[in-house]
Amino acid sequence: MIDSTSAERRHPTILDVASQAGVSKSTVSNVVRGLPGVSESTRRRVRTAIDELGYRPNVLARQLVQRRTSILGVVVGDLANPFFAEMAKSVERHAAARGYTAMFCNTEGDSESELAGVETLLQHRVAGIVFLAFSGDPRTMQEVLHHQVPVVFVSCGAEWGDVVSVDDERGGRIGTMHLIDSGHRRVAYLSIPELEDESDRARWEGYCQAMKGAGVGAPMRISWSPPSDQARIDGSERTLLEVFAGRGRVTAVFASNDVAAIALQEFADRVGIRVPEDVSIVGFDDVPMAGLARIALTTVAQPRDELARLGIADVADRIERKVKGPPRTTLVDVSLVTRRSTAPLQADPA
Amino acid sequence: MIDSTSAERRHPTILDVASQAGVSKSTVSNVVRGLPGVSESTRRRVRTAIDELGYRPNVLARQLVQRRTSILGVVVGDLANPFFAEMAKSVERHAAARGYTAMFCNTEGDSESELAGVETLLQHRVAGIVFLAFSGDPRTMQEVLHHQVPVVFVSCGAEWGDVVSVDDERGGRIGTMHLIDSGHRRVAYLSIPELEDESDRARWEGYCQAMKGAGVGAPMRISWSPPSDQARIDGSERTLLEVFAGRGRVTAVFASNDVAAIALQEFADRVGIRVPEDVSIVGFDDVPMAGLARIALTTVAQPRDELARLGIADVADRIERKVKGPPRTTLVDVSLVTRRSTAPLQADPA
DNA sequence: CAGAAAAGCTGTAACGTTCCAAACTTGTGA
DNA sequence: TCACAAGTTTGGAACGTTACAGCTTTTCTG
Repeated sequence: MIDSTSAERRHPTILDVASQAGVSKSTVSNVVRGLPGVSESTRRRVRTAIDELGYRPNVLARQLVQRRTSILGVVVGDLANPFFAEMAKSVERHAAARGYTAMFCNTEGDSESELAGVETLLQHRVAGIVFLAFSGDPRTMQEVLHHQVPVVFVSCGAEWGDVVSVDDERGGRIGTMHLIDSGHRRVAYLSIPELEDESDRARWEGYCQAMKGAGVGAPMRISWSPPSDQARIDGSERTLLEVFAGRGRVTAVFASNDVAAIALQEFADRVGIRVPEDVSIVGFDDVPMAGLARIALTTVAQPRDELARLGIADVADRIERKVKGPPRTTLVDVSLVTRRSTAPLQADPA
Repeated sequence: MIDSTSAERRHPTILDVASQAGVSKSTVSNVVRGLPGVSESTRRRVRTAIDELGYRPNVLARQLVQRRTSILGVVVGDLANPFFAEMAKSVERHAAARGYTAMFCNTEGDSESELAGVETLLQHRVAGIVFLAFSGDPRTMQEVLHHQVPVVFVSCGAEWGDVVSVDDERGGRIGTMHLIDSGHRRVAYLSIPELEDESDRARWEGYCQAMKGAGVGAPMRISWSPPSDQARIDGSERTLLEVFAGRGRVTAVFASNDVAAIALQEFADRVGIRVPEDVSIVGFDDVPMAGLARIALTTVAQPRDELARLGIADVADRIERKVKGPPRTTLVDVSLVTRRSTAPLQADPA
């Protein structure tokens, strides 16, 4: 099937097409790019030559001479996390719709990977960078600013670039308020260390406001890396157990993302703590899984596709110079989706 | 923060570094690439010039002259599907470890998107392509073969490229056998139309073999696109209801992937069919979600990271000419993970 | 029908690298 | 002191495009 006789055959170039069609390479270039000012007959001749030779323009050469690519760098915290996976998919789709190709790099929440990834993106001269997660590392900022590449932070924040995000603070507030309104007083905040960023900070802020505003107990923060292997209860889980089953136990948790919330629910299931009877859980993101009847997680929903669309639009506008000036912030609305992981406080905890 | 006075400043090139360091561009190039034959003093001088100017090599130019990139194209069926998300993450990591950058394109199981995506990848002159899903469209084959770009199909099959996969047929067999051994006779096969490919076909084949070998009922195939909005029961679901609740109802299902299996479980939960009492379900992939206590899906596990590693190794070896010759197939082992979604047949169905 | 304007086409100079043969340095042994 | 080798350094030619000024040819205008 593979033509091994011409195994070393090279890609036809614009020059091959030109000589085949009997025109200059400039004309071929004009035809390929669909520019006006080429007669219909020439256009046809070039087109057939292109088909006959199987010519395909070399984007590299084009981008070299134009000094800009049509690649968007996308920095993702964890591609396997359902929230990021959904975002990545939307981002890819919207980017393609506007003529850009996405180049992802996965950071695992690690500054070093992030830096290396951004470095790679910059070496590829990406036209812009979309951060779906950002560690806050100033070295990354340094790199990006020095290269003057348009940047947008989608659902994660930084002061030195455009931001498209939900109002995380409000999200934190309404999620927490839902619990307080249900009678809960001991409400903890849960986050995953790897995913703590500016968004997380704002959600914590909203949580604190709600707690303070309602005059209930002091804010309490839990940082927990859910084990990927759910086999055994380790040290960190012993602490968790104390939090939910010990004296003055917490009766509700506001998690800064659904993955943390679901991991906590899983932990509760395993150790025999009932949700929502013993503990109510609110998540953040509304990942598809949260809607399953068996998970039924109450959560603060982010309009993912809208975020992706706006983020791409923003960075594309910057790239295409349709927008100039200082960093802009675009906020979109969050909404609370109530499901069965939350319930009114049953009995007054000790 | 952004230095607007020099907003139009261009990236320093190798020539800028050369003149700053007082050497020729060739020498700078040699230093950058870490080639031997440059004296230590010159090397140092060039290094400081690089740092002072913030020089970063232009990968585009390098790749143009070398006539090869270090980008791997990755064709994904659905980035939001947990199986693909996990695979994408692993693929990205292993690619990075071998010095390649991944460029993803999402096909949604649609031939046209796939073709367009592959076209984009080829225009970017990717060094190789990793298919994590393949529609089987011959036009895609045509394109890729004509470009003579190394190709590997990971966990999806085609005869015209290297394949790294689990033994899907065996997977289909052991998954189905588990149900038959539990006493089930009416076992259906479930798949999602968008994800039907060569792997799916092999799993179906394994399912059929198991059914035939055990001399139980005729194979039965269900193709179902789970609705993304789980609000209401539509026409296709009425049919499903008949299958699981009607006369001669099916008591067990082997799903060709976990997403389908979990969607079916969700459907069962909603309409009041009990799992596993009324219907046993076996999935395929062992996505992380399947291990949650609330989902507890019995499934045929694929060693995802191993598949990704071998796939990248394979395509890299082809690119680097360490391996030549006709397409190779590498198979890795599957294993059955039994959880609570399957149980012995309760009562003999009518 | 001359002259001007429009339309169609082309040649040359970039873009920022790598590759490679040739040209410099030094050092060494006769 | 010279030939030769080894170690450094260099200039020029690619790579495959686009941008653009300029050159033809055709079409219009009065």
